[in-house]
Amino acid sequence: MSFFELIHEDKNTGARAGIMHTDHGDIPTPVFMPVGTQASVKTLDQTDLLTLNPKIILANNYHLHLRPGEDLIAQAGGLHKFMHWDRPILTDSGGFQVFSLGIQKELKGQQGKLVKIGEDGVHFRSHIDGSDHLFTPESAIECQHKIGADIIMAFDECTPDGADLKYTKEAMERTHRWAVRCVEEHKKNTSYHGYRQFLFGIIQGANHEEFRQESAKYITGLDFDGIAIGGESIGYNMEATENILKWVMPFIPKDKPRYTMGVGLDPADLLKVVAGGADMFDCVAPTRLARHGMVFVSTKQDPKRRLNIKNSAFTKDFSPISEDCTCLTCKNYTRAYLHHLFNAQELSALRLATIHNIHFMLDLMRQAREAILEDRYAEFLKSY
RNA sequence: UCCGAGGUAGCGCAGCGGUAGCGCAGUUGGCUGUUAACCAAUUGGUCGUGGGUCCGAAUCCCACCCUCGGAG
Repeated sequence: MSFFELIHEDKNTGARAGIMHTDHGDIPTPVFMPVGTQASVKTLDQTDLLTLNPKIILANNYHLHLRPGEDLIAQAGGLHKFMHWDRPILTDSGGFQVFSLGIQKELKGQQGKLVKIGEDGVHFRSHIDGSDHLFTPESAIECQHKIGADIIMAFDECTPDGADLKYTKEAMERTHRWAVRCVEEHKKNTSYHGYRQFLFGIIQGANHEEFRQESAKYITGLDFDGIAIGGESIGYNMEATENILKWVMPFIPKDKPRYTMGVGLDPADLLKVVAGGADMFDCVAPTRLARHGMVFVSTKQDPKRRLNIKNSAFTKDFSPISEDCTCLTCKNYTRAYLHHLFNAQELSALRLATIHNIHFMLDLMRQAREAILEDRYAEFLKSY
């Protein structure tokens, strides 16, 4: 059986429904992947997760390499056993972290160059203790083998959109050379823990059509199991994201899953990239926003699709966050109670809001998939 | 009753001659392949009361009121 199975393409949009088969279970697409960077979806435990029923979650190679270290996770029998989650997991390679943490440190004006990019790989300093580390395409893959996620990512360089053409091109070409090395390294052992690991390549090229197309051609030409679209604007600047998808999609074979990295700040963003042909996406927003008191609601309830439950307007609002939501939070608690929990800084506030937001995203994708299978995705998109 | 300390934003405090600030709370924003239970902005005050000195007083002087210690 092939890794990815394309089930149906919507007749009026680029949206598609499929299934990814892994040794830890099947993943129906389109799929939203909750983020659990440090082997934990913040505020939830795996019992909560089973109730929410995501088909796959994310973790991060950068964070897990620094703490507790890939060798310890390997010793535990792999990430699934370590964190007691026997469903599919995807790890990001850490390319984005090296980039984003570097940017943050530079903005703070901290001393020294914290990230040094060379042909071989990236030298970076740990945000935890300042120690020196090196990620090469080979070491990033080896780390991910030991950690043992079902889907692992190529080590790439995420260039800022503001970078000049020359640098953007250099970085993209370096990402391409690294992609070849990632594929080579991965071939050495595609089942470190006894089950199959799938490798995804990442298209870069910032907001330049020619670069994006060149990158799409190059990355799809390599032996990757899936194709990701990365970059600073993806998920952040939705207009740019939609354009990039248009440029890139014609070059990606239909029999490979497509992953737009970091999309989901607004639930509606998921629907847009699905229309553009994406199958997978992850975003820290649903969980982070939840911890900050922002809960998702439908367009009918609020034009911005989210409520700040900490606002005084909810002090005496004894209705659930969303009337038609079936999550644990909405079934059992009121806005007023959530408001109170946030106000009183009770930890359960974070968990209950997180449960709601993740449920919201997963349910939205369930509806999207149904709509695709019935060729009414265009209407669904419009009605949202 | 005496002695001491003190009364400044809702609370805790700083300012001690040039017409008021900070923290918290309150209110409102912002969150990209998570260094984020985070970050940012912002509303609140005839400085206990009355008088005096001074060009000018939260700040110096006097009286009174109140609070908290200690003594009796």
